[in-house]
Amino acid sequence: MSETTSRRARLRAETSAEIKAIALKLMATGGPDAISLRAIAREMGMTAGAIYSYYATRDDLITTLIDDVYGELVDAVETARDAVPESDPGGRVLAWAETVRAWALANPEGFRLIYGDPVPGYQPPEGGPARDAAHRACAGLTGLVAAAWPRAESRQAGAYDWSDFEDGLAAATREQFPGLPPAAVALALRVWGRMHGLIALEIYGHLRPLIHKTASLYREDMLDLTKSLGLTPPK
Amino acid sequence: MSETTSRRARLRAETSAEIKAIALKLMATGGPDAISLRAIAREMGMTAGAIYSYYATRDDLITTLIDDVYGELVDAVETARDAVPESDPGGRVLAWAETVRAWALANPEGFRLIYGDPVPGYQPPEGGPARDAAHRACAGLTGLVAAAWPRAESRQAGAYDWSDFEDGLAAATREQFPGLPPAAVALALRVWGRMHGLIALEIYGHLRPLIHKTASLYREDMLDLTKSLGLTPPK
DNA sequence: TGTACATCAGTGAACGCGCGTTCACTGATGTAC
DNA sequence: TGTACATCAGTGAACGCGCGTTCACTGATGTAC
Repeated sequence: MSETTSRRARLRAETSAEIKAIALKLMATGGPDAISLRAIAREMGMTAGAIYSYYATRDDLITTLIDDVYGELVDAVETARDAVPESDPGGRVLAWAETVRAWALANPEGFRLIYGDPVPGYQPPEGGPARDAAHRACAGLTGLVAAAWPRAESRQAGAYDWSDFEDGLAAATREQFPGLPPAAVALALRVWGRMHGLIALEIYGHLRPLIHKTASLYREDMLDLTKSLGLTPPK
Repeated sequence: MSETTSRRARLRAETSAEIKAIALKLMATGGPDAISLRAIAREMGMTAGAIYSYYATRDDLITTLIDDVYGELVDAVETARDAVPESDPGGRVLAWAETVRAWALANPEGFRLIYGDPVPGYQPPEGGPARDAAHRACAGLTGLVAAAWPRAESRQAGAYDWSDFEDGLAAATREQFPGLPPAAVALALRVWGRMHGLIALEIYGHLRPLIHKTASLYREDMLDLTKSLGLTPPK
């Protein structure tokens, strides 16, 4: 055993990462169905059975893949948001929204993996894969709404109680944003849906056959969103 | 040959319909991957090869299926819309929106078939399947926007030209709604995205793990939508 | 430094599976005279 | 009404495919003395 990790452990980690990388590459070229242990092994010059040294099962690999990809997406949007000063909450919403779309267009298969049909035959683990990433995304959106809250409240007509939300989410939100009412989380979820809709239609090919300027279409809707959150257009 | 159709032709049509019905049933129980010619044949007590008397290929069957399902969805929303008088444009928007959601919840596999990943290995025909249904949906949404147009215009900031849209769509729209500017069609597509987002998240299991009251969440967003179209809440 | 043993990543062959598609055929249903 | 032929839905067996997973094994890499 050398300093931090043994040579064996390092090689092991490298191979494990390579398996994921190749799985993503295969998915990018051939769609989600192209993720098969045999195809990955073929691409790596290995035997299919060898993958079982790294992942117990195909579904395990896919769960790990979803975790990773979802994590990358959330990393990207958080970074983009943090590049805009807190004094510009509308700009932060826009940065988040535009980064989701840019990421989705750059990684359409990743988007499908996270938000679309699971890979054929894939059985997700209890509680769904990528719970952490989903919570981070939700927390991020809640933060965006929280920054607009005094003004945005008028948009959230419904009555909500903390018990309307999943326990973990409610607890985390109350700790992270003390004083924020549950209705703000509901609004955050609505914001999520609004960001998601046009992107999903575009990625799945329903928009482009109808309109060419999908980028400005989305941007307008997001500008409208910031307006309805009571945030003045930024920059 | 009897009156309208021969006995053979009638049986043929019935079997053809039964194939589709069973395909939908299989999809409803086992997910989109469950649609296989062999499974359908098994369920019907037939041989897999027999299906080739009705559909040239598996992809042909699936394209027909998508056409049918999409058509049913559009029928449903048009009917719901027409049940609300034209004097209540906000009510018509709401009826449309709520019916899309209700249909999606009742036919989640149908929703996935239309809007989600294609069935594994499925190669859609040129121009995509269900072009007619998509155009009908788009026309319906444009009608909803047209009814709100004088007031809704303020929401549509972007500049659009008819050439920004697919030729067929532009022509059909200009004929059906003379005088309506292209920006209204862009707004209609944004409305589509807004209706789609929360439903897609819910159907694909991203919302329910976070919030229980998905129905009111959606309703609030749609009420907000009618408001932003300049339509007063109806009923 | 050198030897004896343990670890364990990867092999290669095999398993059973369900799939789409083809094809020569059978036999009931329809048509023409 | 009865006979001869045409149609054609459905059979059943076969094809080749890629898949996930298992398993006894080999051989290089690492560890202990």
